[in-house]
Amino acid sequence: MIAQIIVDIAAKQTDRIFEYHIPNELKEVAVGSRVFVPFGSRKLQGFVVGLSQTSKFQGKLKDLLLVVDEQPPLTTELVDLSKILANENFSYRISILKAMLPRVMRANYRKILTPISDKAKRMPLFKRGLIDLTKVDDAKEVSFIHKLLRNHDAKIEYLVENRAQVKMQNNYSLLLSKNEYIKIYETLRQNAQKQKQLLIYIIENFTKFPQKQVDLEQNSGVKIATLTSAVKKGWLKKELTEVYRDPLIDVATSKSQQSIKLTVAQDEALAKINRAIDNQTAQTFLLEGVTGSGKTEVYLNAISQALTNDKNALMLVPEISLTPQMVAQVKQRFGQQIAVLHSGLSEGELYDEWRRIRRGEVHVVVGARSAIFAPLKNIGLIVIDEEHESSYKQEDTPRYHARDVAIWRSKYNSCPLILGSATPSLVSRARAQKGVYQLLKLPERANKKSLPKVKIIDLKQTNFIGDQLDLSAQLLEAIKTRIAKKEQVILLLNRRGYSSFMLCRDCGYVMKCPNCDLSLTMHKDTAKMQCHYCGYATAIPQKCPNCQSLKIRFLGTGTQKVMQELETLLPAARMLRMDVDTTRRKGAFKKILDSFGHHEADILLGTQMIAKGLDFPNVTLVGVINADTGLWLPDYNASERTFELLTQVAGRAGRAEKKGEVIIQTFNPDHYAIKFAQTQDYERFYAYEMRMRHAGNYSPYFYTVLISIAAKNEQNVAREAFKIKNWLQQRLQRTTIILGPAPSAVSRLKNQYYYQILVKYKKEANLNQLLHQIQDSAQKIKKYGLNIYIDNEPEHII
DNA sequence: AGCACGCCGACT
DNA sequence: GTCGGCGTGCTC
Repeated sequence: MIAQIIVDIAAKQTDRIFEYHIPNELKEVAVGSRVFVPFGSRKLQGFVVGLSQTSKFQGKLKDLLLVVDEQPPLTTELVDLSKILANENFSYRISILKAMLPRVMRANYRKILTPISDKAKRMPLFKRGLIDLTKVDDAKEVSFIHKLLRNHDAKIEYLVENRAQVKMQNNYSLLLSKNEYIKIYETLRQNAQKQKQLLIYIIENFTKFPQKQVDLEQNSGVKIATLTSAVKKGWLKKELTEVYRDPLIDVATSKSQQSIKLTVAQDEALAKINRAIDNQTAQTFLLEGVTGSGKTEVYLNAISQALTNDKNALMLVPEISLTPQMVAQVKQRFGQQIAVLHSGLSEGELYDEWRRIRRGEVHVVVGARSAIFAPLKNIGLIVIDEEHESSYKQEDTPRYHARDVAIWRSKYNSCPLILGSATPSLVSRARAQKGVYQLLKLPERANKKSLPKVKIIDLKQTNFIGDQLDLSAQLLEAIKTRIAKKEQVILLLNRRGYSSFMLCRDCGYVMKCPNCDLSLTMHKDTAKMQCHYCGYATAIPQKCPNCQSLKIRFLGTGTQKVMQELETLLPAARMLRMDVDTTRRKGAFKKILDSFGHHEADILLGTQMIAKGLDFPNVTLVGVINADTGLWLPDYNASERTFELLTQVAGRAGRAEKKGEVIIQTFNPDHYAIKFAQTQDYERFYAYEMRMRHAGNYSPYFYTVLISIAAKNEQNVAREAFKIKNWLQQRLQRTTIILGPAPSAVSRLKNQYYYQILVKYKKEANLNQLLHQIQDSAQKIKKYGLNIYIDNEPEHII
């Protein structure tokens, strides 16, 4: 038998099947297996994507070296999916396959220098233990090692290592009857105190075995030495058993709550979804409901329905709303049947959750974007909450969109897919309009509360408090009132750091990152100027680096600065700041939210991560410090993003009995995205934005593909970009619009210059193939350091 | 990707 | 001669 392998090298030339002979002892290999194979002089990890009897390969096939896992990690569904995704998203198949698995299942590669001759074996070089050649960088040492290799005094051993570790634990079980233990106890010599203690414990807790070592030690009060001697005497049996690292261990599994009475709209939506679940139809539903309309309740009921039909369910939520609140809700409903996958888990926890899914031990999977690849079988329902979230699109390779993958899996499994949102993406809403998706609406809040009043404050004509143009008198007054009533406030400012740039008032110099075409942000806490893209950091200048003038200003307000201003203006208020800088540490996110939930702070100030999914009943005021931060980005969907963000954050106010209030500060009070956000009127925003998209020939009226060309040398980039444009233009229809090439909005990142071409089309049957040709030929120019990235339906054109 | 192989100029 | 630097082509 022959195995068809995709090998672990992400490169165009190796992005194909390599065949290997399956030796007799590895007969258990199957499609989806992870294997180790010899490749040239190296050893690599690979994945089996097919089995065959014959091969067209002219040479002699090599043998597989090892099948890594007992059970193939990938299902045949996922293997099939990887092929389609690689083609659609212009990525290597191996990149997709690796994206489907937990990180620990990516192999480690090592090159170990081992001595051959006796002379070499005596060398001090080898006395220090294994020599990993990937870690040797001293020039002299390298040249010495080369000499050893040339003279056959040493050789290189290539190693592949499987990092995935199963956690094992000692487990003790009883071997004798209760009476026998009593007999042993009676015959025991008087001074064997600890052994007596253990035996008493065993006799009294006879039914509570087997027990884990830690538990037994704690319960019986004896140490490992006593247990070991008990094993030797044949009283106890010690066994290593596998245990799962459980990330939800702290989350209480209280009795499943009384299910909440559904509203009429919820009931109607659920009935349609349930019918599709029962009939196993691959229908996509768009569940459009204002914030607080109880979409989650519909999801949970639909999942229950799937479970009743002996089917499993997969639910995606944005990373940011995978809050303990939300996870607890699902766990309370479905208990041990669920697995959770998100970036907050340790590698080991993620691996264990993943294995529980693969082994069919769970029926509901909840996770962020990459959970769409969960190896769940027998899927009866897929849910994507907040489907408009741009985080469902992976921005670096492999650039898949979880929504598209979900549609594919829904077809493969013949099951419905629910896309839910208060502010659906234009694409999804338009598809619902055309009848591709079925539109389900939840028009009112489940608790019948009215939506919060939204006040817009025109920053062009207002009085500011303090010496900065950040906080209007109205907003500050509102904050004071709420705090006086012991209510809480959420403030949104979508910019972290202290000041977003440094400007010299004499020469106009703006301090930029030396690697990127971006201004440096001033961070007061670390006392550094930082590049938010590449992480470059340097000291805060005292004078202009260009003209030495002392008249430098730090402009553009970030969360750190507003925090400081608030501390001056409201010295009594307790505040929490939540942005990338304060949530980097594991668990910090949860800690901040818990603290705010327990009313240990009056104000939560944060970037867009506070806009989604948070549910704090005591929050009655939401303030947006500056609604304009994302409005004028050169992205075609800037208005959509702004509308979404404002609507979502407004939904955080007044979720319980107390009435909510929202104050939005803006320099563009007449912009439609802000006006429609004021009335939370998604439908009117949708209608207006669709006209804008139509006029601009943008999605959803046109499909888009972004081709980015990058290299160290700007002339090379520009030349190749124009070549590609001309080549494409000759092969595409006249109705297809090709924009550019133009330097990207951020034309230099990490010392690479970027040019881009945007292709907008309605129907181009050959486009995929043409783009693959461009990618192939880019391989040839790669020696000039040229890189081409193709992004199908980009979320950002910058 | 990263290795072997081959050709070339530069050095103990 | 021998060593290292880089271009080329291949990996089942």
